[in-house]
Amino acid sequence: ESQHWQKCGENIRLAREAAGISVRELARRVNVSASHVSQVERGLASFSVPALYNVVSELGISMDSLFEDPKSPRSNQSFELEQQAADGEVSLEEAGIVLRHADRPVLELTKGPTWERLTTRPEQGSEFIEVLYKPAGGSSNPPSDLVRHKGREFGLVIEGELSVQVGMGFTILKAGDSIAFDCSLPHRFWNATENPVRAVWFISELSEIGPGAEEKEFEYFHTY
Amino acid sequence: ESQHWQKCGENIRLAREAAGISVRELARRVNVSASHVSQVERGLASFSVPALYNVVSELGISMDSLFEDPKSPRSNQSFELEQQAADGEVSLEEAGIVLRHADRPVLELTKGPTWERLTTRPEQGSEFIEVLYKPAGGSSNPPSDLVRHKGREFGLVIEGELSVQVGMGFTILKAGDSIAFDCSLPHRFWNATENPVRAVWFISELSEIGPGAEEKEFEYFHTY
DNA sequence: TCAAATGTTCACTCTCAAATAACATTTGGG
DNA sequence: CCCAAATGTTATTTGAGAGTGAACATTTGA
Repeated sequence: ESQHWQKCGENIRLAREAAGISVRELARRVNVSASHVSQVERGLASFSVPALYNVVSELGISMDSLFEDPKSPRSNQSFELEQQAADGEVSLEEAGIVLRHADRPVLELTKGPTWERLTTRPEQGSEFIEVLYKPAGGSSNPPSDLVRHKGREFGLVIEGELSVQVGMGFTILKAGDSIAFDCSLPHRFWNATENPVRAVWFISELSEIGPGAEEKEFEYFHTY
Repeated sequence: ESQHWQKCGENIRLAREAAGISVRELARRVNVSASHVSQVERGLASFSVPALYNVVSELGISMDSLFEDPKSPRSNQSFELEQQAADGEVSLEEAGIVLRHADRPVLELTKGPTWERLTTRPEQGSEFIEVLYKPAGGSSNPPSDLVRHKGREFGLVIEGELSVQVGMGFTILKAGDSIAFDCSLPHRFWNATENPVRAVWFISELSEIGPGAEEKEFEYFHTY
């Protein structure tokens, strides 16, 4: 078991320094001792849940961001690009901005649809994918399990007819029809026809209003 | 100060029940005692940070979701829908979930591309749209102004060839090619060909790390 | 050159996360 | 029907670790 949560301290330090405040100042705001903040940031101790909540509120970051890998792919992109830009021309492919059709990372499942990621790297807090629902081929049954997760989901059918069940509702989406719903609603999609179905999906971890402008993980995404 | 984190327990219970597992089962998976889970869910105790991390991992939910108000505006969509469901069938169109091709709200500009919103209502914090770039018809010049705003932008070209400039980079996207970049990079898109170009876009309001989590609107969207 | 602010270390306290065991109810067979 | 297994809950106890306070070494700036 890798203890992700141990990286909390590191992330807190980064966030605090980004906020430009001292250990003591943060300690004062969160109502703990400076020494404790220091120890937590160095991984020698941990905050309690209430304290942690105060910290993220004070620093204006999300809970989940604390558990992310500090050296995440996210923060370097703009930097990286502007670096290159100084030198002159930039390849948008190399910069990880453009992804060619042929280069898509594919997640092929023996049973069920095929996912093709539309971004060069995994995006934190969101998934932009194209899904290919193979023809039913006899068994036109919906998958047995409704899924239910967090966030908000947006879809557009590009080709074919997609069977949809969201909550108690059922319908069939034809090419050009789109759909948007809260992922907390139980939902499932399948292809009941003899033709392939293609759809574009965007699954967004949406940020609430309030202090925590959050970014969340989609690790559970592959468990769909 | 309202101690939001006290609602953790309530949310955990909801999530656990949604997952359809027992107190003891969750306890086993998270490696704590059943009684403790019970206490936490009833607000009589709290999980430690590591335990909490295991819980959210196991339940497939986000850290932040634990601190949300259980009776939040977000969750009532499902409620609303399930209410209707009790009466029988639900129209996904009426529920504002499905949008038919013919019903798309269109923003037509005399000059420039046509926007078609893919959601029945405006989404807060995000835009899901299909853009139709008309053939150049002689003047194949890029629009004079690069735009620059906040958030992150995802695109997929469905048909035609779209000219793209992002930062210092330029390229042409063909059908199936996708793009993702931080909106803070100056960017512009246009159709330099004699054929129409169609693309799907998702513009997401994503939160930065750091204190600058200012509240951001999408009023500037129409100024694209 | 001194005072104030920075991050850090160490020894100590005591809360509170968590375990264990027993309890009351419900469920589902046989 | 009755018993066995699973459900959630309560009471008591314990030990780890969250948090403190004072002293430390460095840097800053006036």
